[in-house]
Amino acid sequence: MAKRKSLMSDPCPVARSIDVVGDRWALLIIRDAFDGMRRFGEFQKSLGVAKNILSARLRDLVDAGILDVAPASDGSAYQEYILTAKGKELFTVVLGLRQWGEGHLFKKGESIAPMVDRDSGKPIPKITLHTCEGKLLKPENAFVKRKTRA
Amino acid sequence: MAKRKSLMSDPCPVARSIDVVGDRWALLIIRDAFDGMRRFGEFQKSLGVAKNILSARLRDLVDAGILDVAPASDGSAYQEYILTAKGKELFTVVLGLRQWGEGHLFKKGESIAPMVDRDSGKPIPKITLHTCEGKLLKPENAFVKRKTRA
DNA sequence: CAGTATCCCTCAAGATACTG
DNA sequence: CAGTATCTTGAGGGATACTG
Repeated sequence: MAKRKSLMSDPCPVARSIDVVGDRWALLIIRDAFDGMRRFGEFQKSLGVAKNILSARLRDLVDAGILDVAPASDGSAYQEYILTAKGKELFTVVLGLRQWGEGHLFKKGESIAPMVDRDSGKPIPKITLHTCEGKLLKPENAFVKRKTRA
Repeated sequence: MAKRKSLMSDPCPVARSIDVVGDRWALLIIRDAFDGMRRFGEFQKSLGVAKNILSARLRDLVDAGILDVAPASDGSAYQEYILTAKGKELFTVVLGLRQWGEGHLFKKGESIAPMVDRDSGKPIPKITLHTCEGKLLKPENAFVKRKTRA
């Protein structure tokens, strides 16, 4: 009875998102896809994950509408996996994780490959959050406004 | 032989972050902490997770420096779990997941409790990404600049 | 190269009982 | 109320062999 409970019917969007991309591999596959990877072998080599696992995860992501499959652009008979618009909107999440990791999970002196802007070549600055009036938003000043009940 | 491999020595910060908060419960506990929850029972009730699991996850988060334990503010003999500065910096990630879920994982007509600014009461707008020159950043225009090798 | 098919193991997660 | 201790189950993950 240790059936893992689905969070997809949870009222909280964070929970639902985690249900879809909250496992060990999904966001790493997506990261690689942002990096330009499209082929099974590329993902496999990058992630070092077992092929059966990768196969299953790719299928899940396609089912979730995050990746699309397309025939390979070279002549080969295989597939390519491309981010959909829905998938691309996860960029914020991946970048957020990247920046948090950069800030807190590296020792002094460890080198980190920076994410840069293609045009200027300069590093992407840290994400900043704003209110709709344009003021800087601190976590303490945001809250989820739940439905008032009768 | 099916030992789960640690990502903490991975050169990619995204991978390291996922190693720390990339499981089913961590970010949901953190979400609740942002929501003001501090007590074991609050988390347990909110998440509906087994107590032993919650206990283990809380300990992991404390070990990771994301939560601090403090004596309860009421007289009781128990603990409170509070976000550290490091933990608070995950707000971007949680908000990113929230917004992605809001945009893609709800059916038309399903109600979503909005996240609002405490001052104005208005919804928090979607996160926008910028280059260091202040231009809007699209995923296609960002890439990880890996070390050039000799 | 791109997967699928097996086999096996570990651990996350659930249920529940117990302690201070 | 706040946990710890046990037990059980099954999904996730690893290795490898196999197929087109």
